[in-house]
Amino acid sequence: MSTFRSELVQTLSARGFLHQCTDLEGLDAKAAKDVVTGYIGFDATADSLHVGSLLQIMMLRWMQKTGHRPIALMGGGTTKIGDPSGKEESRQLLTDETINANIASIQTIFDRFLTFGTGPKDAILSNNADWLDGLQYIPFLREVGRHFTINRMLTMDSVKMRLDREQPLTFLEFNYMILQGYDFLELFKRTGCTLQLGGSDQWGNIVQGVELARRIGEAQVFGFTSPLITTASGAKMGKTAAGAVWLKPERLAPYGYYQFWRNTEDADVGRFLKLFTDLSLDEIAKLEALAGAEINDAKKVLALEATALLHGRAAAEEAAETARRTFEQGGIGDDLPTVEIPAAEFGAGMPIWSLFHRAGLAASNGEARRLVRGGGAKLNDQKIDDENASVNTDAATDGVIKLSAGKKRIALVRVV
RNA sequence: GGAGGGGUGGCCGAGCGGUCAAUGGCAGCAGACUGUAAAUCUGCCGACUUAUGUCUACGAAGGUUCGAAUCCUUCCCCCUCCA
Repeated sequence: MSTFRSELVQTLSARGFLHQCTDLEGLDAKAAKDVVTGYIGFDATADSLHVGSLLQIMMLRWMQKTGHRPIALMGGGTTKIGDPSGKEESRQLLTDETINANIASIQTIFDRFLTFGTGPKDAILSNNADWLDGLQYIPFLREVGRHFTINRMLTMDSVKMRLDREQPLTFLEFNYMILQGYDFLELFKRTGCTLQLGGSDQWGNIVQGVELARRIGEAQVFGFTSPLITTASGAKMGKTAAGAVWLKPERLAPYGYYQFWRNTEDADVGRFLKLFTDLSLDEIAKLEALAGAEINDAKKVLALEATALLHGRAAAEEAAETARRTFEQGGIGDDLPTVEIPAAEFGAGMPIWSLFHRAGLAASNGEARRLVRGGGAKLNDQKIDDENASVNTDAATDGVIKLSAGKKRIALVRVV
């Protein structure tokens, strides 16, 4: 492994964040002597980010930890246009209020990973609506558009790929890279930002931004991308049984988040420890050396540390304790997902499938029935054989009924 | 504007008058084996208190027919070529 002079580049490289850089040596030299301001753009289409963005957040975190200044750029302006690369079905346009609410909500996630403020090394939350909203077409074209040649843009991978495959590429999408490039220029002017980071899929956009900032800003600026993270089996990261792995506790409780990491594939543990925890590389090396079933210990560390970063140490330990009691002792943890159902609703007996549906373990009554039929449903650790069975409040111990769908999805029903 | 091709379940993609809730693949869920892993094998995979039942669904609206995802008409959208 090559060594670098700056702690920033050394850290990012050693931990596996480096995929491509426009000028690695230049960046290394600069980071070794100056405080570098760098940014990453985030979408504001939802009120939470999910683990897909976590890698980017961690890069910002390491920037700050190595003495530099990170900027989280919210795409408040670009979100208004909507990413055109998806499917047709005219996506509903988000209102300003929604976008601003989303940004405010997402900010609480950044707060866990970054220290914001006004000091020279404090992180900054920025919003490209601040400059994109007021853009005027003609002046923009004259100032910025003249620096983009179609010839050059046509060579960008993202464009070329579409053209080669004879897939449509709208003018709107074509402009996206210009707007994104413009963000870099604005941030450079406003904050002296000289580095843009992002996922490898952003390479083309980042390069355009770098060139634009170099030309108009006449500055030495850098682009840096992280590899696309897939699991060892090749799947995109971030999906679980319950859907996307969100970073807001309202969307995914700490316990669920912990379980997501706990279930990491063997082959991914070391890589994920480096990318998603603060543990030193020495410690990680020790954990990585564990083989066979012992690697589960490494997974517990990964889950605990990753959860502690996002949800706090206390919540992480509670989640770990719940997992321990639930899986290692076959008991019940306090942190398991819980649904409250009034005793009156049980009456003479509530159908078992209805209970599974309401507990969130099945998306429909039919799915719950299938679950029972397939032998995956358990009531208080007893396998359910009859899909038409019904349950009354007698099933509760201390007012709690334990439901399991498969080995890993467990929920509690609290009779109130 | 002209000519041609197309819009099918989360995605890809068959079907082209009945046997179609719709082949197949991917993704997902469950079972077995295990270590809350992977790989493998097996089952499930529109909704409804499950029913040789009803409803919803093959871009939208009408129509033909005993019967339509499949045929006709109009409209919307996408692609290719020409202008």
